Amino acid sequence: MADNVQNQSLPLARAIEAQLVEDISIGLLEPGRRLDEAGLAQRFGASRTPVREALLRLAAQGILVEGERRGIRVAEYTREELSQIFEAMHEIEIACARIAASRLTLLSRHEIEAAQVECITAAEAGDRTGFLRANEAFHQTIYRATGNPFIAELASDFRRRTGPFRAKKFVVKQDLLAAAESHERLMQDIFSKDSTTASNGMMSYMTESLSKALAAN
Amino acid sequence: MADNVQNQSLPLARAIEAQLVEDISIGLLEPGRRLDEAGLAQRFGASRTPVREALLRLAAQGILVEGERRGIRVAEYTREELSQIFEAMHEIEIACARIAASRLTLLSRHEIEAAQVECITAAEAGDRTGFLRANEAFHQTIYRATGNPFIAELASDFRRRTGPFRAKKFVVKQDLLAAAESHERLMQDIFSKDSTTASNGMMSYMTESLSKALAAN
DNA sequence: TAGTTCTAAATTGCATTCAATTATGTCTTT
DNA sequence: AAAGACATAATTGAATGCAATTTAGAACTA
Repeated sequence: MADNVQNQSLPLARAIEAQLVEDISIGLLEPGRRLDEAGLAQRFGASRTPVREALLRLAAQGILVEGERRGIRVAEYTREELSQIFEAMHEIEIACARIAASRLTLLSRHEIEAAQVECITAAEAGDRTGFLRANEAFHQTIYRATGNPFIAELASDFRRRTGPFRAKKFVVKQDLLAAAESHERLMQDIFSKDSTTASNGMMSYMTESLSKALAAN
Repeated sequence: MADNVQNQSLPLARAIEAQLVEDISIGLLEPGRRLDEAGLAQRFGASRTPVREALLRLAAQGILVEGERRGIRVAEYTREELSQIFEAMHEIEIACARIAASRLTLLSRHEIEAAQVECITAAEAGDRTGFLRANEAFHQTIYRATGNPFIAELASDFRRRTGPFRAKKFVVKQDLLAAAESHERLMQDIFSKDSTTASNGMMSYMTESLSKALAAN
């Protein structure tokens, strides 16, 4: 039975790509899982060609990796690699915070605050899925606040790649509330409009995030 | 007449991808140039399938961009965008220099020095192509010296994307020599093993690089 | 002559087919 | 029973074919 890929007249390949990203981010396709073209083609009710295209795009983004020998897999990382990838993300996030702080507009500020409200609401309700989505939006607003779409895209890419590993940090309601509180501190640092304060704030935020992610993986 | 894509038993699609990157970086395929699958297929003596795959990969890397309606083109940027993309690259390069300095090994140091010797040799010979290649290698060794393959990959990606624009800076022999001298200063800052010195050094290096690139584009 | 519409060519997205390489499983041989 | 070799199945890389959409051009009209 073919999955109903939401067809908003999107090219088939793009729709499949989006669905795979979704599947990976929610953990349905776990890291290390091998994806075969024929199987996916059947699942999506399409031929191998658009599936292949989707896999290629995802591989180019680092979400999938092409194995040494044969087959393409959902990226999985050793603890060493995980630490490295978080270090890279760390650098970018810090740059985002610093730039966003230095260019903060009233609009960006409102957007960040609004996103944080969503996070708190979801955290207090213990709504894990809702929180993950809101958390995502929160960080995206910070990226946009840099006013630099290239940096924002970069940060988003890392977020996609690390999604499955970060998600494991959030198990109980307490985890969500703790994350929301971290947001609060980070927000104030960015709103200070001081580059150093903002980058230091993001630095401690990311350090905390990394240690939690390493503990959970 | 089919180009002789250096066939080291590489998959055809990868060989085509590599050749296109080369063509773009040396300016043979200028920004904004539209690439059609059939034409490239004929040029490479292959079918459209591997060409398509190569284009897809390059598009995912941001080297090519898919137009709104039809056609895939070599990425071209407005001055505004160019400044933004250089800002992003700037951030990453600074992080690389800082990390490389803090983790510098004897081996990395030798590699960087050796690469710089190549740069000087090419610059003094007025060998533009040779210099571009050596310059590339010089920066790659710094990336590798971070010990973090993810950051190194990131930096490489930006280098590929900005290649055509940076290349325009190098017109006469004097440009090459000036760049080699900048390398010298940057190297010493990194070899100081002091994070702050290294990142400040890279910061001024990149600022200089950006202003030259903007002047040339 | 400028604008509009219709037709033909070009280009792309997807499907299908073919070929080649790698994995799997069985059968032998010791 | 273990190890190796061979045969067969699975999977990917590449080619070809086809349909649909977009662009370009020509012819026609105002």
